[in-house]
Amino acid sequence: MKGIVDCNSFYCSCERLFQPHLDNKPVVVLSNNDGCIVSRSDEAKSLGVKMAGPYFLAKPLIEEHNVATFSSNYNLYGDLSWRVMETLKMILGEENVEVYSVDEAFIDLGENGENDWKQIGLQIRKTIEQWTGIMVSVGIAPTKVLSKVANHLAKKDKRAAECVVVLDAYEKIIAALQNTPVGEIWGVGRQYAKKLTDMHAVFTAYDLSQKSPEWAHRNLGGVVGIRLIKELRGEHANEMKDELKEKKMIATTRMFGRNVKSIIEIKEAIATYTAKAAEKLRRQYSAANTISIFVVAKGQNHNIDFRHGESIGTYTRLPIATSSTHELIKPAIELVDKIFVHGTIYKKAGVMLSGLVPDKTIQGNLFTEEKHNGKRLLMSAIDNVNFAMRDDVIKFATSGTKRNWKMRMEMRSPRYTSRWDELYKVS
DNA sequence: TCTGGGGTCCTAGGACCC
DNA sequence: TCTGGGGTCCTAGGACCC
Repeated sequence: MKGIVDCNSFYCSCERLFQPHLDNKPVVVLSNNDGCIVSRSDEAKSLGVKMAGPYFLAKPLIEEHNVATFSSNYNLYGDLSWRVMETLKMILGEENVEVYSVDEAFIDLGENGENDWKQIGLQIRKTIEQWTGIMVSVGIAPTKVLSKVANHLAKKDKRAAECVVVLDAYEKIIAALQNTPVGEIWGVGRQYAKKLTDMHAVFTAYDLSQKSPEWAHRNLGGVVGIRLIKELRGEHANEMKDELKEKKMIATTRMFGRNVKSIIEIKEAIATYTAKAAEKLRRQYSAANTISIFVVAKGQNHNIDFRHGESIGTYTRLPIATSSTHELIKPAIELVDKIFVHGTIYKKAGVMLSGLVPDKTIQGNLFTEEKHNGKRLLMSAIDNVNFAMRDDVIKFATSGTKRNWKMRMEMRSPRYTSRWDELYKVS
């Protein structure tokens, strides 16, 4: 059996942990730049606050009902996420836990049919709550896709289900599939949901499970669709992934806190993001051989299609893969000259590093001088200082010192668990 | 005035090879 | 007068996830 353990309203729960007076009160957490709503407590949901909706549209509703509002505090969420995942690994053994996102993990419960799955689920839930203060929902079923269906049901009816739903019998699975709209299935997004209901009269997960693999291949993205249907029928097609593998791409992208017009500021931003991305790169001991940048101009039809405002990008391939910030910044800011258009108003920019290889096996060429060790020592010294002191104490001059374009973050709570000077105070 | 920031996998099609 | 067949590798883009 497989399971998924999912933290309830994770970011909101993290905030409440240190402000218990907010229990049972509506809470929301905003995305970077205080742009969108990315987490809502149950109370906020029932007030009608929309997920991923723009904050400024929801503001009247939020103010009317006195909803507690927070900017994202990723230091806090990251630390609590780590605690939840460690707890889960201690209960089930590290090899049986696949961390899937900041607030979710798949678990492998083995194939022993004698177990009382519900009890196991309840035990997991209780332990995580006791050890970390975070409430989770658990879905348990024969496959990953079905466990996600179970988890959905657990969340829909929290009290009745005690946040644990087990699908361990044929009838239960069929009933669950019949009660799940096709668009709620893990792996069916907006495009496919529309296509399935409009063109194929497939409305529920059950309808979809009745389709043939050939049909899925034709209409649901090839092999991906075949796997999905197999899993709905209880046949394994998505195995547990071992170990967190190294990332294949590393990106740092941000909206600006205000409109940006000058090439100087775009270059500062690109240099800053490159430094950030390079740091992530070194953390996983990789080096990149391709660097891409993009900028997004303020769109004409901003209201209709804000997300896909025209994005212009370009990339360059480096002669040798590297993880040194200065070797990445230089080509990155040179790329800005290629795409910057004078007089344009920019909203966003980003840097992506790809073609990642292990740091140790960098393919050199005849004409490069090997000064690698010195560079690596320098970079790790900088990383260490920045890690200990935080807030990028050491930065590259091209990153700028004022950074007027930085994102807004006006309602962030203290980083209670990861900064000495922001520790929770008991008076 | 104000709409996030990461990632993954897969496929089609072009370039190129013999 | 006549122009194959079978590969590989790479990239762009589309779908999805949280």
